[in-house]
Amino acid sequence: MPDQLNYLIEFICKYVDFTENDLKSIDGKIDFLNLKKNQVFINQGDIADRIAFTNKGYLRVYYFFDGEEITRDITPLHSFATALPSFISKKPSYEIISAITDCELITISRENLEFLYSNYPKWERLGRRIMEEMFVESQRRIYSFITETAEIRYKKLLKQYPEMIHDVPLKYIADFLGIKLQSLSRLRKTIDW
Amino acid sequence: MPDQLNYLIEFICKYVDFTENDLKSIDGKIDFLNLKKNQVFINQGDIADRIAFTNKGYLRVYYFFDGEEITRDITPLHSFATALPSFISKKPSYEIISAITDCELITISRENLEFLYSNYPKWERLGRRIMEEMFVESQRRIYSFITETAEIRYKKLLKQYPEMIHDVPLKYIADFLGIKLQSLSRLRKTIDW
DNA sequence: CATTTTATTTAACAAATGTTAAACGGTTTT
DNA sequence: AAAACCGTTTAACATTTGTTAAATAAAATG
Repeated sequence: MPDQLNYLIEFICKYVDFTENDLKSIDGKIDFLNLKKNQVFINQGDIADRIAFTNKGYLRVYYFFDGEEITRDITPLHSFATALPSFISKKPSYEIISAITDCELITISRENLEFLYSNYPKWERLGRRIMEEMFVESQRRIYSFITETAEIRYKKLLKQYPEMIHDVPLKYIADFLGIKLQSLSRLRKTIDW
Repeated sequence: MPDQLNYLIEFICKYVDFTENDLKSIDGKIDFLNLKKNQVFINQGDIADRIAFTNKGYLRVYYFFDGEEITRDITPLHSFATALPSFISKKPSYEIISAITDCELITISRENLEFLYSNYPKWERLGRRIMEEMFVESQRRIYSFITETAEIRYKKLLKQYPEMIHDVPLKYIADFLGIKLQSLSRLRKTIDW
């Protein structure tokens, strides 16, 4: 397997045991896509037909609310992203996905993914396991909205993704935390570590 | 198929086309469990080994924070629930699941579910599809925490689940919305419909 | 390197939500 | 029927976060 796939393979094998042979099934099914900072991967109105694995860089998921863009998600390094509501329903996406930093993506089309799902039980299992994990993580975030202050959410984010702060503008982080940029700035000032 | 399974079958078929024959695979794999109000389905410290489908009644998912219980989730009628982090990891659950009202549950053990997953591709596919949908719903809720006021969240909840208000104490609904009971009460007073 | 744009901070005031404590109206219990 | 309990409301005050507007800092551009 080519070096470019190392992170992806590592990610996959966390969920399902793929042998060298199992992995061959993706030959010819994936594509590489580089995005410059701020370039769009999935636009509003597009029907999302690709899933991306971030081999390098950060993507964000955002949408327009009251005329301004709100970032709902920032992808961690080496993880999957797509506009899932659109990808699943094949309807136009209200979410936009774009590159926060220069990105190297490994992408797979819906068509090819469905082929893998239908022809290799291990792929379908992988899909389920990844979705389970994403759901649990999503619930954890809801938990934090319910019980934690913005300050604690911010501290935990820094602890979990310490490198993120270097590459991601505070505006996006504020949105992710569910507060305004100015509130985040105020909050940062009062933290003594 | 027995009448008791109608809601479950309807739910399943929203995601994957199961024929009468496909459905036979659950013969002997599921159990029925009735819970009285406030009875516990999965306790803190248990290793969750069952998933429940709520044939009747409401469950809630909660945990202890600062010595008091916080309700993170209220299951809609006719949906699945388990303490997923524990179910997936086989580690003791910090989440507790109990009955808000008298409940009729259809349950399946992890063992039997894994059997279905491994032996019937349609079941694995169903698992993936349900997880996808639950993830999307979870993201929708995060969206609402980020962009909407508590009042709007409350109004939308009432609109989406109008019957829920009759059976579910406001304390749980307040937790679900991410606000205190007193704040919900204040907010209810000011709404003019 | 000067200019423009973008990111971040600051501040004063407003609005939303939390905190604490008490009251109220039903049910259930004794 | 009195007492105890549960769910909900009310109120006064505290804290957090939002809003608006401007200043400053940093980065990108010509």
